[in-house]
Amino acid sequence: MPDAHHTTRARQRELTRGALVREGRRLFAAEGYAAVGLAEIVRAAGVTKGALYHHFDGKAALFRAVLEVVQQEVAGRVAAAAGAEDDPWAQLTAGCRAFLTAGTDPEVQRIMLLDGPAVLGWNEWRALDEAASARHLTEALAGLTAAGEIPPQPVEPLTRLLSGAMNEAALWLASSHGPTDLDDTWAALSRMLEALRAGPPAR
Amino acid sequence: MPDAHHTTRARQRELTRGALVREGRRLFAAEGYAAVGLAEIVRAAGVTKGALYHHFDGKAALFRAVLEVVQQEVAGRVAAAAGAEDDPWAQLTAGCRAFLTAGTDPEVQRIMLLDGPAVLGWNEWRALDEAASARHLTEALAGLTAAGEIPPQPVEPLTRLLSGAMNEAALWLASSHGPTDLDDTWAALSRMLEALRAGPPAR
DNA sequence: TCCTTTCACATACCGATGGTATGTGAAGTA
DNA sequence: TACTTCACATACCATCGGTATGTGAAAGGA
Repeated sequence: MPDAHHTTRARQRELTRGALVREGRRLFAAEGYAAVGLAEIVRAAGVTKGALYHHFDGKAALFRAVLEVVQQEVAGRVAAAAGAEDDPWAQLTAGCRAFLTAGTDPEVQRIMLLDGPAVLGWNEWRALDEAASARHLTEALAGLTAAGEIPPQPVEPLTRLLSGAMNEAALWLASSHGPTDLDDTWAALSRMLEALRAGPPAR
Repeated sequence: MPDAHHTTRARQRELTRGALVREGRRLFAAEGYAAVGLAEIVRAAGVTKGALYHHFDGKAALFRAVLEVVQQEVAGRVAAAAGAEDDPWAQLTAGCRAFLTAGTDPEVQRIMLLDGPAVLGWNEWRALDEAASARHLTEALAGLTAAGEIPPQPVEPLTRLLSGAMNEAALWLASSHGPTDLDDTWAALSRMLEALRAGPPAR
């Protein structure tokens, strides 16, 4: 029997792996993927490189594990914000707003938005993103089109456009010091979303 | 007198630098920034590492020079498409469409959209982007708001949202094989742009 | 209980890479 | 011609990601 977690070995294993992911996340976020070495990570975690290569296939694999944690956290915040609403449309807007604010966190930025695509490649990054938060966006949009609140159209391009817009906006917000920048950005994004609901304007 | 370009030395200098940028671009685009070594670049260019470090401060500086070339090319295509139109609104849409198609080029993708922000940092990447193509977008939006075609609002957030949407859409298009994906994406983006012109819908 | 196996690491080591310090010969200059 | 400058080439180094192997404690069976 695996006896997961209750044996001495399983407990220690989880502890070591957790420390590696935790310190890896801290250092990757602080200095960036390329700037931090494995020696620094294992020293901070109190282990050696042998432990790291026992748990992960390499530096990129550790980063991938870190990215998964970060994305799950962001997805949790988005889902919580959306879950607090009843109306499907309100759920979409609340989720987008939560994502926008979550993206302003420097840790999220560096790991999820900057290094993520470059280190893992865009396809793998997108697969993780899809599994975490982008899935909610797709489902929300699909539900709204099915309900007739959004004119029928492929949801995939819409998801990518909105996701990219929010990612870039979050990165910009981090390096802009205007007090109204967040509000202005949200106002513009909100107008984009409203335009979806209203459908294409009569010409 | 500098005698720029007409002396033997200046001519040779330009040749060497050009070869480094050209081969660097080819290799960076093909394998990605991290995967290609300086030895490979200088061998392809027919010089040595001494030449590279004579012209550039390091690997990142060479990449920066490559990125500038790529961004100028994209900006040229966007400006050409926009310049073919007379109406300011048609210029905006034509420019956006040109940018979207330009972004599907694998070379542009890898260098400008994937490695660019991660290698140089988002702030420096954005400064280059602003100097090249994003400036046109900002000016077009500013002109349209001044002309009353777009409701008055800060143009900076709008620029970032649209720029991010197009960047992400271009990356997605590269790895999607649906024949109508490009058309669908452009249709969705076009609706977003139209929504700007129409202004916020009555609620 | 004793022996064996497995596992979760630690230790030692290697090739490759970005970067630097220095040498060199031709092009420019007085 | 003598001297200086420049555009590289050569030689070298520290560090990094990755690997191969060793090791001692925990798990499992008799």
